[in-house]
Amino acid sequence: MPADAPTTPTDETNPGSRLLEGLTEQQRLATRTLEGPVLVLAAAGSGKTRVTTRRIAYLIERGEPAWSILAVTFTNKAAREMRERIERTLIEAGLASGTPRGLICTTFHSLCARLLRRYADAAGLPADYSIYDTADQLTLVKRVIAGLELSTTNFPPRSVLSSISNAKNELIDAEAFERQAGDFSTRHLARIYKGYEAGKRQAGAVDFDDLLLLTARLLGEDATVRRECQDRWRWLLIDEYQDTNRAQFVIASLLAGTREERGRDPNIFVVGDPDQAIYSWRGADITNILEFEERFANATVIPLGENFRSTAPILGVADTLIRQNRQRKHKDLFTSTQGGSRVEVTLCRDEGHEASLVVDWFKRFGEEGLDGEGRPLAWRDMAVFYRTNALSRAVEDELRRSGVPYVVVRGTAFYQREEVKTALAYLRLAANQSDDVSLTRVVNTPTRGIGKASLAAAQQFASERGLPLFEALRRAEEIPSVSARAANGMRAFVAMVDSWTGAGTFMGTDVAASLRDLAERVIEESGLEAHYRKLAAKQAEGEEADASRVENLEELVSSAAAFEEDYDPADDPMRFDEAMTGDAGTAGVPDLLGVLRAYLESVSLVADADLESSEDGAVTLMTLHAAKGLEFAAAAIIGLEEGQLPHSRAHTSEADLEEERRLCFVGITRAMRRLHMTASRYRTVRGVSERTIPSRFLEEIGTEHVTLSDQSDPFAGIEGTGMGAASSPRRLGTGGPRELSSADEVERAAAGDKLAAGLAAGTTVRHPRFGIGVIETVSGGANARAQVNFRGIGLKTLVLEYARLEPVD
DNA sequence: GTTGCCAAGTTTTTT
DNA sequence: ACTTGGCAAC
Repeated sequence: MPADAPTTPTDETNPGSRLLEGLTEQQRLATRTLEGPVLVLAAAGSGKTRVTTRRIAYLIERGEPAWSILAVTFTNKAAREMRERIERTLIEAGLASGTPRGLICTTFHSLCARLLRRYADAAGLPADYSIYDTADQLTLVKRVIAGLELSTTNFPPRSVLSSISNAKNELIDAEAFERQAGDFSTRHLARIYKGYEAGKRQAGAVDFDDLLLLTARLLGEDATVRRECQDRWRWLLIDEYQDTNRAQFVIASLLAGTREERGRDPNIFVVGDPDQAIYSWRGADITNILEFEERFANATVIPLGENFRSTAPILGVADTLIRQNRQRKHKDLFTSTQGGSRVEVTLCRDEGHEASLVVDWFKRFGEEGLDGEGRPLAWRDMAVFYRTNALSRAVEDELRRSGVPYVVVRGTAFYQREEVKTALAYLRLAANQSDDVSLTRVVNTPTRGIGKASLAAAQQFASERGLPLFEALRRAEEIPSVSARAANGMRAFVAMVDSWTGAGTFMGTDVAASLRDLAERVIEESGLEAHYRKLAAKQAEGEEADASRVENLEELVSSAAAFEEDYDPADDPMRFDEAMTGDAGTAGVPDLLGVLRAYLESVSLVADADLESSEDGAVTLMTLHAAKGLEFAAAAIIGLEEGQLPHSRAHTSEADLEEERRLCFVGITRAMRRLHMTASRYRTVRGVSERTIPSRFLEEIGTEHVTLSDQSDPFAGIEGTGMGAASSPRRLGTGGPRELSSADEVERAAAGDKLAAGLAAGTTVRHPRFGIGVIETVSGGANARAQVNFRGIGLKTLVLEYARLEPVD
């Protein structure tokens, strides 16, 4: 600690702290206003993470114990980013050599998972509860719908789940839902909701939304628990506050406490930017920002407006775009930096062209650096953003071809692989034998003679007696309609799982010695590995061997082993007493069950596989949602097309459209020095190449800071309307495509002629849908058409501009 | 009970 | 395109 640092926590000025150096007046205010509720309205790039991390360091510098600080974010990436920044700040300030023990910096979901684990009794949960992911939820809800003899046509499982999820985000449980259910369909929904809840309870499982709902309920109803949490956490910080939903707001409120409970105004510090609210589809509620001042009296509101991240042109583009949002409190984005390259907008032919263009752009920076500085830019300083994960494909291919290292941030992909999920289901069953969903998944994978019929009998046997399915299998002989063969299979299965876990005791000589050992035994003794190996070998006879599944299983073992390596139960900041007294407790002897639970929790909640990285890192590919909170020297946003960004699913309301615009805004403001936005004239979606029209956002960014380049081959068609103009008349808000289509008519006529010239009568052509045909007649001009006689289909008249006929020999 | 084939639905974004 | 589910054949 610096010698001149005052140590009294009540000293508000602390003029000597190095932690306040290099901050603007407003940033300094946000950093050192420690007491009472604080709401920071931080524009993009205004240093909000900087302020948050300095604030935490400042608290620590002033002698506040690390365990009394709770920092909550919305996504795992944000949490990790903040942990790293805190660590760096503390080290730089000479306050710590790492993340101080007991400091919690995590996501809402993860925090709740830990709280529910700690207070499982009070929450009415088993300590070994499982967390169901979307696929598990789907399985269960389907089972419930079938059990209620309802049809999945009237009640599509996905939309049922989304109704349930929405309800939970509003803290409406099954009973409350039923009470307010009016019409026929909603009453049935309520029944499904109840059945779904019962299924989870029976399995000792919770879903993602339960983590929040149950925690909110726990804190609200159990005064002892609430008291304990409030006593421990005196300093509450919430990042990305604009993305919190109702449940999260309630949790934050309860953790903060009231003035009556605390005897003073709670120290709750929230940072948010309404312009970056992009999670309304998950129930995020912007009114949480507005309500902050109501809920917390005497709140200090601090605006952070100045942008320190991006060059003036990038900021200009961002500002011009976001001004189109009507439901917005106006706010000026400004920077005091001068100069900077214009934002590049390029129209490409197709996704392959787009990808190579972007990769070439990166390679130039990799060689020459930015703006001809000569100092090469590291790969890690470059990123590609896109609206949907599917768009990464072409860019990945191109990067691989060019030998440019890259990482795709694709949340859960690895853990959602079939083989990985199955292996994890085995592990979950080992951790929690009541987990019927996991059991059902693995009991006959690979096949061991326990088919649908036998399983149904066991199911019945179990539910008659209120037993977990696993117990029914254990008593296979007692189940009347189960064949000897199936009973054998069941017994062997139970014996196998028992041998891993010492029949659930995790004691005894046969029990797996470590998590790694357990994982290895699971994939081997279950026959999973052999199963996929055989499958791969079989395929190899044909053409391509798919060894990746076996590799994935091996990778899972490595991931488990790596987790185990790092795991230190004493690090668990949820161990209140140890955290608060500094007593390491039972450190060093993590029992297998403890590691296993922690591991399973981490794979359900922290699903981003964090691979990487070579010397100067790798180019990062991610969705716009994932990009929030990050920054890169050079960034490309691809797929700026109607239907993609804004996404077609978000076309319905003005509010949705504005969220898409904010999403685009988030992407733009990630770029520090160079920004490239691309649209592709054709894009292959689900196997078929489709015409696109450039995103309205490309018009809305204006022309002042932009260099527009149309590299789409006029031969492949010109600015057209296709689906766009027809399906969205006058396009919401800003009118038609002006800049891009001013020369439209002339160009269209010329291009039509050109298209027609290439396709004389008698030419054989291929059409993506109709196949091979011969041209009979052709016309030119703006709406050039051709009559084509297709094999087996007959005569069709096609508009050349859209038809994409390819001449063939 | 198991395997293999065809039809259908799926895809926004994250925990 | 790509996976999942249902159904018929083995």
